[in-house]
Amino acid sequence: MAIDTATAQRQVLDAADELFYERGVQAVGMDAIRTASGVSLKRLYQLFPSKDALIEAYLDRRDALWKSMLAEHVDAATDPRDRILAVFDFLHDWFRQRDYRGCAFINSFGELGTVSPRVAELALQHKEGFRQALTDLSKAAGAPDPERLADHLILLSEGAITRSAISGSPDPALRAREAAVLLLDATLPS
Amino acid sequence: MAIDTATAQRQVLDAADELFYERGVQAVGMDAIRTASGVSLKRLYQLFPSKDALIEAYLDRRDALWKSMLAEHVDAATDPRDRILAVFDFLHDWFRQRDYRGCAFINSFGELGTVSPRVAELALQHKEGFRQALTDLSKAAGAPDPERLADHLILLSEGAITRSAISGSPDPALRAREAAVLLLDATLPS
DNA sequence: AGTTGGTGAGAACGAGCGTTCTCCCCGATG
DNA sequence: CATCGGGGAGAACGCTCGTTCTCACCAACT
Repeated sequence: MAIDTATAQRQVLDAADELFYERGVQAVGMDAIRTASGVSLKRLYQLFPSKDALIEAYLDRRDALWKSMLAEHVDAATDPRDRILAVFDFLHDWFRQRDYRGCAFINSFGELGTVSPRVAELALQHKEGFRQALTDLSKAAGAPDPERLADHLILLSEGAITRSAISGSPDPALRAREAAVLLLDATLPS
Repeated sequence: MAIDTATAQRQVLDAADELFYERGVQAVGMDAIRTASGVSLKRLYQLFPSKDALIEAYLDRRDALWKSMLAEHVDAATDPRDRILAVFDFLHDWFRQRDYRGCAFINSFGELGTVSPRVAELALQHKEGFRQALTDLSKAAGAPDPERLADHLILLSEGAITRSAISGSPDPALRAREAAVLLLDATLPS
């Protein structure tokens, strides 16, 4: 019955991801994670020495997964302009997931941002990573001021992320894509 | 020493606003509100029969205050286009407040959205009110499709709200205003 | 003056939290 | 076969929470 360390870790992270994301980090107790993962409390605490450590691991994994999903969508396009618009197609796919509940980093930041500097830092890093990706795409598309275009695109994306969460509809991704087209037309050299 | 009902209610709501907004609703206990407001627990519970009721009153007051601050900024301009851009000036003023911590509705939704339908509903209503205001402004500016323009402007606004919270800088309001200018140029009839 | 009713201060209660500890079983080692 | 160490189940601990209760007190009415 002894489960090997790697699979135990994966089971715990799977459970943490599902529960933390759905109900928020504070509302989920370690006991719920133990039940959902099937890993005993003792083992859980020797894999992750505290709940804070588990939250950090949860956010780390979300960050990596999110980035790889984004890259997958972007890399399916070759035209630089299409690669930018692929960001919004990715968002639309994401929003349509049955259990979509907004951005885990924004949600965690709202819960713990003032009390946990680590969570605040992780949220900032995650968003800076996104900003960097958008800046690279804008540069490749020949934008005269790539950072500025990236900032504009970020605003549309983040806005769509929270609006979709609250309204429960994936449509904001489509509206954001329309607005992005207008911005690209106004910004990129023809 | 007996405090009159209206002022007791105001003191409780003042304390709730400050504490809920700064630390999140779940992290603040009724005891902290009692201490900060100086109103005894007994009185507190006869003013608001439960913490949920207090949270609802907190969100209601935030909604009213937010709307009136927005209206104040918008009504300072007369040109329809300027009235739209005044929205982003309002955001910039808001973000510069020392204790700015994002949108109370987004934060509360992130904490309680899945477990409290009432909070989810209030968040949706708050955002719909904003959407309606932007639709009216877009209509007054002669937009060919006011609802679509309103959606685009909302995305910029919400994006700025969360980005400013996480980055700790008010600058996203300026970036959002720039993008709004580009969108207006592309959308409004000259 | 005596009674009543509501108030403030805070103790009490039951539940849930993060974390640790106990106890029992099991497979590996000599 | 005897021993030992690590793992599972879950009880236990100390704390905090939302909510209620106790009790002493004070103002107003008869």
